[in-house]
Amino acid sequence: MAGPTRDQKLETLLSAAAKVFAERGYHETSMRDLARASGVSLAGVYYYVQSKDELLYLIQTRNFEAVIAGMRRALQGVTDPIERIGRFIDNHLDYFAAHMAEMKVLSHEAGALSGEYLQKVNDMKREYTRALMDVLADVERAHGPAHLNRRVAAYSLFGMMNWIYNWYDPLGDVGVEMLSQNVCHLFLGGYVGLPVSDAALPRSSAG
Amino acid sequence: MAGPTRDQKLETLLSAAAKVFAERGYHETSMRDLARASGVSLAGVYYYVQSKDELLYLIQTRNFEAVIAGMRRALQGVTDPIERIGRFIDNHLDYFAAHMAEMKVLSHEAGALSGEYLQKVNDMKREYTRALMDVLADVERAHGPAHLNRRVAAYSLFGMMNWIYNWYDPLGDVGVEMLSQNVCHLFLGGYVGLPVSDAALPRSSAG
DNA sequence: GTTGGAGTTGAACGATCGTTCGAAAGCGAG
DNA sequence: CTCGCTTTCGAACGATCGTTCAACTCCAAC
Repeated sequence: MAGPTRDQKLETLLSAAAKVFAERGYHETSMRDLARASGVSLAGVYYYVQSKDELLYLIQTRNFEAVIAGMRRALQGVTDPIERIGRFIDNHLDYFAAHMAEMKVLSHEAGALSGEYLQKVNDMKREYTRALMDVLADVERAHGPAHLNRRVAAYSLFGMMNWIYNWYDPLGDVGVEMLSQNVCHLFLGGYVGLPVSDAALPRSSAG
Repeated sequence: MAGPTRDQKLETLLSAAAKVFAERGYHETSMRDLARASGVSLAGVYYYVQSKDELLYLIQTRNFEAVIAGMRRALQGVTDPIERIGRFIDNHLDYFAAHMAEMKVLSHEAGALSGEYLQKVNDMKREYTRALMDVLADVERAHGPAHLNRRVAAYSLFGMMNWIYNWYDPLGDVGVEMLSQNVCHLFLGGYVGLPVSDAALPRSSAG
């Protein structure tokens, strides 16, 4: 029965920090709050992390990396553009709903970083946005040019999906599957001007 | 040539504060920053405002009141449910684009208030959300039940519209009219399963 | 039993925070 | 000029912030 490794303790710290950041906000949260929430002393936090900034940076990048990796996995081998969009949305909302605190910190605390940290996160953001725009381009190639500006459509979709930390409760009466299906319907119905049959919508075959 | 009245100076202070809050964030901004940005001394700020909290509260309520008032004006006399939605979206985005800093503070700094201030703002939020939900109910009465959860649809629309402070530049190549039309298309096409003719979309007849 | 590194801590550092207050400055009315 | 009221300010308050550091405990290795 070996005790928790260093990485595991860091993970625990990040998890606790994400929860507090999500509740009180990054700048409103003190390192003393984090120490209390994670069960170590104030100085102890600095054994696992170099600074408060790095703490936020680690939360953002680790989860963003997971979202991007899941997206690649979900899109792999899928050729139908409509279904690719569905998978993209599905992956995003599934991960968001399963990691509400972390994703709220990623979405809401975007401007709290600076310097190299900010640059790295912005690079990931650019990559992820590019991926969605590429899928949208695929759709237009297959179904003819949309009567919507592609960039507006992309950021509108991100708006729908990233805004949910303001209202959505994964444990409420709206399940994640319903949420995802609704967002798919809403976006696809508006972007490709056709009513989308329910059968065309993917449901997470790969958990 | 009477000097600026007290209310005008308060308005100037609120405007400067909104700009700084939007750039640096509420908690990241110090009262000394605000004093510098608005051209008065640190103590001078407190002649116009009781606290930093009240400053944020005033920015949020004054602009939210303007949005709600504009919405009532835009919906007045309009009976077609589809056009009512268009007017709702139009009003929201027009005001947002014209007051980016203030609306970013309203959207992004929602959790920074507490106590009575928070309650008042939340009341307005509930009122505004209810107004949208009512319009959506009208649409369903006229066009049959949507295949979307009404609450999900409403918050998705709010997500699209309120997320724009993360990417939209009113002076860029996407004009406010185009933005508003695109969001209308996107939402209406997805909510009522029909392609929406461009003619059905309202363009701010009442400036 | 002794050594040495990993893990943890209490106490303190200087800096900055929101807010207060007494005094001074500006200024129309008498 | 002088009074009274509004407006402005420098200076300071206590509190809290992120961070540091020397000292301590713990435990496997020798």
